[in-house]
Amino acid sequence: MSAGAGRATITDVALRAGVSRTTVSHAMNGKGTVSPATSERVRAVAAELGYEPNAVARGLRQSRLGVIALIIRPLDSLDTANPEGVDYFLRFAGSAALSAVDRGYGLLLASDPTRDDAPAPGPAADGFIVDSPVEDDPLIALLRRRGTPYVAVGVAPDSSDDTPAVTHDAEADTDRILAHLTAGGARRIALVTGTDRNDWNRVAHAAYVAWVQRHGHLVDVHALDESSGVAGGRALGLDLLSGKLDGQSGRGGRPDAVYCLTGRHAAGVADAAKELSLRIPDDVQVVAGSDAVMCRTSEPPITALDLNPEQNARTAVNALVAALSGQPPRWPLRGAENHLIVRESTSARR
Amino acid sequence: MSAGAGRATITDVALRAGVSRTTVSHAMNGKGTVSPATSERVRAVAAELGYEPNAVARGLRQSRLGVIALIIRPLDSLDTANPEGVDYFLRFAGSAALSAVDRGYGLLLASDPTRDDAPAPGPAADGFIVDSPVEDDPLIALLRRRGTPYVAVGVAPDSSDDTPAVTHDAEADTDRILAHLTAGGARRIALVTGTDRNDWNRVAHAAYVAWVQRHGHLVDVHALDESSGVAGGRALGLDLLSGKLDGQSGRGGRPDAVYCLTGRHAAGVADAAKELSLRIPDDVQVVAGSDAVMCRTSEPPITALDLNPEQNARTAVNALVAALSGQPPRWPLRGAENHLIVRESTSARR
DNA sequence: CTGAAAGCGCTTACAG
DNA sequence: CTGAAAGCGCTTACAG
Repeated sequence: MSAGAGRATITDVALRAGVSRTTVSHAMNGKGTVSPATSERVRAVAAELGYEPNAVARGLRQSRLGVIALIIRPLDSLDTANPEGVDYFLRFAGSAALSAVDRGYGLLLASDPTRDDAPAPGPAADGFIVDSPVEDDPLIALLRRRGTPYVAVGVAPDSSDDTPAVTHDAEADTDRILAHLTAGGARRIALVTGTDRNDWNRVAHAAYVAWVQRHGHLVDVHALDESSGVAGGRALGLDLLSGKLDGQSGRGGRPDAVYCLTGRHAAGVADAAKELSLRIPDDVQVVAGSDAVMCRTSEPPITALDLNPEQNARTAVNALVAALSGQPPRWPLRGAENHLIVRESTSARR
Repeated sequence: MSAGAGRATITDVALRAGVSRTTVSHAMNGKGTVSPATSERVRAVAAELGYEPNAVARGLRQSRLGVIALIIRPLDSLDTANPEGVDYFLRFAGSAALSAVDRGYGLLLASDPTRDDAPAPGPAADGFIVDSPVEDDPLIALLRRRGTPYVAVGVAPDSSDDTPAVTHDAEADTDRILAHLTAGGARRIALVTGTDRNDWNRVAHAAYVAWVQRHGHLVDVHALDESSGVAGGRALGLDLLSGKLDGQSGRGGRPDAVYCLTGRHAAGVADAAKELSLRIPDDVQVVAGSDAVMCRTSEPPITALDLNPEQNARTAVNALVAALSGQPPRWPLRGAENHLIVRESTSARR
């Protein structure tokens, strides 16, 4: 009989149906030419045995597993205890999973295969989506070297033209936010970036400096570890808003607006403001460069940029599937238009 | 030289290093006995060629892919347009992914492989987590038949004792919520369930009926398609709260509290109440059996049960990994203790 | 210490 | 219409 132990294999079916494995394969997949009678018998036996083709074996043979791997870079630098703060990640992953399933793929959430030097096999996947790659990302390098199809998400618009990526215009986003704060009366805006060496941090920083200098304001930038979260934002906020810290300009005083790239930092800064009895937004405006649940539940709710993870995930999956089918789109792809969700932590009317 | 086209294989390394593939395998994996000199040479060549073992081939050979598949049943009956409402799914998937990665696995989000009758290969995975299986779930049946390790999440406590599952006590949850509403003054509580034939809907329904009858209240149950979301909740709420609908008891009037199993239905019912100029919670209390972003952002915020998807996901992943290692825990496992997040939509003090 | 050989479960030219 | 054979890239007894 069949192997007894595990799942039925194609050999089990062939033996039981009295045909070759070739014929079973043909009958099951509708390939080649099999007489109707044989085909029906084979399928009946397969059903009886509960035969299901082994996806791994098929994957090895056809080099098509039906799997898209998703690597979320910021995850490597986030404490994972508080999912409230990893809003973006969850929304992106969820949407990507749904899109992938729609297109006949599964979505594999995996860790950075280049992280430890041990030559462990990378995740088994037909293609990769790398969200927010870091500068000179080793994984991207690996993928290019291997010739594995991939799509990067969140690369700045100044990256090379032919790179497979879904981009967004971090410069325009920064300008929009600074203009919004200024419209609300801000004259001294502090920027709190993360420390990851990704394009988001870099481009936002550069755009901020350019804008602030263009408008004759003070440059006041602080880099804060992404993983420090709300607590880190609060600690920095206490120093920043009590005037202890000077901007890079060397002049004292406190900012009347704080723009944090992450929602968790923004929530922490807002906490600090309240502890210092500063009114939001009257005394200090607070805005986040990426929306998170904490922004919505903070008191008052914090104005934030909606990065549209759902739409970007869909775009990335569809583009990757197209590339996998030999029909890559014209790179780079434009991501969703980010829009500012104006809440009570800023003064300007929407 | 190497294959030229794609990735370097073990054969490429063997050829270049002048040894057998066996020796390459041994050297790379630290198995067998290889002289230090040979080992070093092999590893050097491997590095030079950028060799990485093919995970699929290894998976086929060792029947260990390093992948855990996650099937979220409710996804099959949700419209996916509004991720605000699929909070639970995202939180569960995110946490499961992180736990899996911690344990050296990737997490594969896949669709129900038993959905279409075509004998497509199921997702390639070492084990499965099935969240909220439905009654007589065909996937569970398939997994049992195949002998594939799996863990079900969200099965009611009355399922057979040895079933691999992370359970939660939906009956106790229901009792707690009904007691909370009663403490807030409710005398006629309507229940809005989903229509999926899962244990959550079934057990909550049964527990509600038992509790209400025990306390001499009216039975007032409505089954509403999970996918109808907020709009469905609103439509039902308008009928329910305007007194158009009678409970199963046949008596008229309107409920003074509505317990919806899903957060989206609850948000819809709250909308309906406001449209009817009913005050929440004074005229009608609203509570959700599963927390969602919409519960937090609704006005007023809606009291809801926190189903602890993060912790349940961790528990499920750890149990599955243990089972995969041949050390299954004692089933069923007790899931997280759910607790009620009391917000302004109910009257009782927390 | 090293390697030839078998085999994991499939698919696919190719020959009959 | 059917099947024998090769091969996808690995690992693992086993023999030398």
